[in-house]
Amino acid sequence: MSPKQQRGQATADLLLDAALRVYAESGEQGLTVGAVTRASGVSLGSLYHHFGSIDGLVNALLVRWLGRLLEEMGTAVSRSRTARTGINAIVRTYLTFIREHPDAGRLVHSSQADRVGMAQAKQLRDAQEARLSPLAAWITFHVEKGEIAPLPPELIETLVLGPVIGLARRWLTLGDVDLDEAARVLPERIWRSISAEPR
Amino acid sequence: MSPKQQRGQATADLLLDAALRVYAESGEQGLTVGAVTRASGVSLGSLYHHFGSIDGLVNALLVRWLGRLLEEMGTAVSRSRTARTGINAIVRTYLTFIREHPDAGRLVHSSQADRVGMAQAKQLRDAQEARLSPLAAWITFHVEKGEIAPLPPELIETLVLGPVIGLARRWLTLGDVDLDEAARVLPERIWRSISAEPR
DNA sequence: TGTACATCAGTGAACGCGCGTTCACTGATGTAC
DNA sequence: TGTACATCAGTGAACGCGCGTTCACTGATGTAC
Repeated sequence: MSPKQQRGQATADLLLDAALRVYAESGEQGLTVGAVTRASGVSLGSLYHHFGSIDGLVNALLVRWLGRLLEEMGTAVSRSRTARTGINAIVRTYLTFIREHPDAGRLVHSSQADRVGMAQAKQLRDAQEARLSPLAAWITFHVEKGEIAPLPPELIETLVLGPVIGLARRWLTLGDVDLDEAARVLPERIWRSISAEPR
Repeated sequence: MSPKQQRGQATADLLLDAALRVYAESGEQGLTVGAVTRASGVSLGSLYHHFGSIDGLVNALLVRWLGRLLEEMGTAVSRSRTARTGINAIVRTYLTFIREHPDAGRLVHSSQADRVGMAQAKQLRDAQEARLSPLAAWITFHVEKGEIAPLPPELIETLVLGPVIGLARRWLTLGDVDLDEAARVLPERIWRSISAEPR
């Protein structure tokens, strides 16, 4: 399904970019074939040639941006030596990404993401496996090293990403939070919640 | 718009209950006027008589369940004396609610919630004000008491609810977490993240 | 280098379906005197 | 208590619109010899 010619790739990109624009302007309700073809200038047939269906297009859009986010977080975490600085990197990278790509952030946090994620969970997970595992491996490593408390990995993941995602969603929808202050304060607070250090 | 007769209230309830059932079975995509009237046995005209539109019905459904959740959390927190036990109550109440009403949980966490929440944020906030304020007031109270760290209330809210919501979403969609273990472990870990106590 | 062919990319008219909503109407319930 | 009237509740046929998808076709690009 992925284009075999440069020309095809360019058209697919036009469609994906237009789809994000439409989503940003009209929400998930407005994300229709008509709106995307109008916004992209690409013909209806080309959309179907490249993505097979509107769900295929949305899915591809989601994979693209989720991939970029996870990739950035992976590289950020790989540069950190201690668990503590790793948490710092994760939080700041996530918040920076959301600030720079608010529309994509809304998309990734949206309903659409859950729907597609559930329907094609396996396929999506496989596609992201290579980018997800660095994070999971990083957690396990520092648990074994004794820096992070010996809790189930899912709980650690939730304790780290839960507040970050919650804050991002709030900033994206309500905008009543200060991202800079959050980036300064949150890492330390999150670190306290997963640290192996007794109190 | 709310029914003036018992008969009307009963019909409205039939529609709301059916809507949740339809949502549970077919997702937000399947939540159409046809599906709801079929599932409820109520006529199309009655749906419009009571809710004005399909969005009106979904909005009412959301307000109902969001209200119940916030109400339970409000009473739970009002029974606690220390900030620490309050956090414990919040976490356990939320997770118990999700376990007992998974379909409503999915709805409240869903896209629909965000969409309606954004579109009618003001109206919804006003409707929930009476139930939201106990929580906010409780936080402010314990910050001033010196138990909770002096952070912006939004950040504290995020640190507390972020992990809980994240865990709930994960249990609801993937089911690969142990709710009992989470209820045992999370409160203590969350408490560490917001406690005023130095390390 | 040139030609023939296969594959990939792009087009837009046409279709049918299911959606949300309207509306004129009947029936039930409550209220005034 | 009885009657007249107003309001509330319930009904379902009908409508039109916009949606996703199909399809027969043309044009562009790559490849084999």
